[in-house]
Amino acid sequence: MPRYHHGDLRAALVQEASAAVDTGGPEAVSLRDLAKQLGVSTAAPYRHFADRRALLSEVAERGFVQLTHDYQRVAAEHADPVVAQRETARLYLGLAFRKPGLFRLMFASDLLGPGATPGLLKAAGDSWSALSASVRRMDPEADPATITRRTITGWSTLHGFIALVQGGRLKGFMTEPLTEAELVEAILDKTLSGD
Amino acid sequence: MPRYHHGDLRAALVQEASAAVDTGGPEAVSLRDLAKQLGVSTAAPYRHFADRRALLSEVAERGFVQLTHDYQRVAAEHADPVVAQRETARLYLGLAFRKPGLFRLMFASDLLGPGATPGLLKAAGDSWSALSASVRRMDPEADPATITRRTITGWSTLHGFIALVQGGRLKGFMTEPLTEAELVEAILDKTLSGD
DNA sequence: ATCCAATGTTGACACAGCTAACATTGGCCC
DNA sequence: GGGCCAATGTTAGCTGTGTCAACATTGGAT
Repeated sequence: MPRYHHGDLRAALVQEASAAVDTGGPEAVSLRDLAKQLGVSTAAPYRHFADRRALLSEVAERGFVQLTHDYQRVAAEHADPVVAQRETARLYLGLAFRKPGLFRLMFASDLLGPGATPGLLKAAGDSWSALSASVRRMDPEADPATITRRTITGWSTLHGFIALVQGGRLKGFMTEPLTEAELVEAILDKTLSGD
Repeated sequence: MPRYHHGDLRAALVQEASAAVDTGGPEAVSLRDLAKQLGVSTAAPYRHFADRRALLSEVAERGFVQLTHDYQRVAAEHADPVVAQRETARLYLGLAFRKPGLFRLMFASDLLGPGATPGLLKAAGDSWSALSASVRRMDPEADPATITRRTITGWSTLHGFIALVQGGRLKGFMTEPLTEAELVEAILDKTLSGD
């Protein structure tokens, strides 16, 4: 008994798009496909999202909100700032390896570029703030520029490793005599080390 | 007096594609567009490249060949291994900031994934070898796994910084009191530091 | 009960990658 | 020199995708 009105097409679109991103990354999201899956016409999604980009932005935004939440949970769970920081880094790695599609959407798309959604900008900013707070906690007396610098350099190491792995640039290296686990620990060490 | 045969369509396609990549990144390359620009039918490019991916692979391959060449030039120009290494890192940054489109094609596309061109794989591998050699030069006695580990962690820092900048994730931070130049030096320090 | 704003549909346009079938041509071989 | 063939180019068309304008339906506020 198909109804004319879907009920909550908006939420359904976000959910399906999210699933598609998890499966095949941002490229795998086709508005026409989603519409077909949800038994709705190809133009229906445009009643809820200005364009494809807007839908993907919402998916990415949710990812950032979740990430921020997880950052804060980890911070609360660990009294030692250094341990907390290392776990925060592990969390980031976990997101990247467990949900590579979502990770790519969040960090390797042009969604944050010109024309970015306000909501996405805020969510990404909040995520940055939580990360930065974790770094500050290790040295509460440091001035803001130092905290920013340390956050960026550390984050760069972590993020670069992920980017290289996911770009297939490290194929053949993550094996004996250099195991993946060793490499991850080395990356964590460098992420947390120095300035 | 338009001739039926172009003369060297293959080379012309690579050249135009290269220009398009420099201007607007990989997404800006449309086979139909290139064909139109070169005054040739839309199907003509398929006589020289199996598909769009193959053309882009050739452009990327040339980028890697050039990069490897530049790595070797830098190595030859500097007697001090540490100085050479820092200049090598600067070279990588220079490529990323001077030719962001080409950089994205080389390092942030799926060209290296399944179905990669043999030529591209070789060129990318050679590039890695040159980078790795630069790292080894700083400590010739170190065992291979250590060299690989150091190359990966250092490269990760450098690469991640670029990825974050180009992803627009660092907007608003590269300004007073933390200037871009300071940040770059900090990244170079971390890239070259430790294990 | 009525009306309207929200929501959905139909039909279309533009553009992109790609392919099959056909056309032209330059260079090799006799 | 003349003929043949493989390389190279063209035409026409398919599929898939984002997007939009015009029209249809409906649920809920008045």
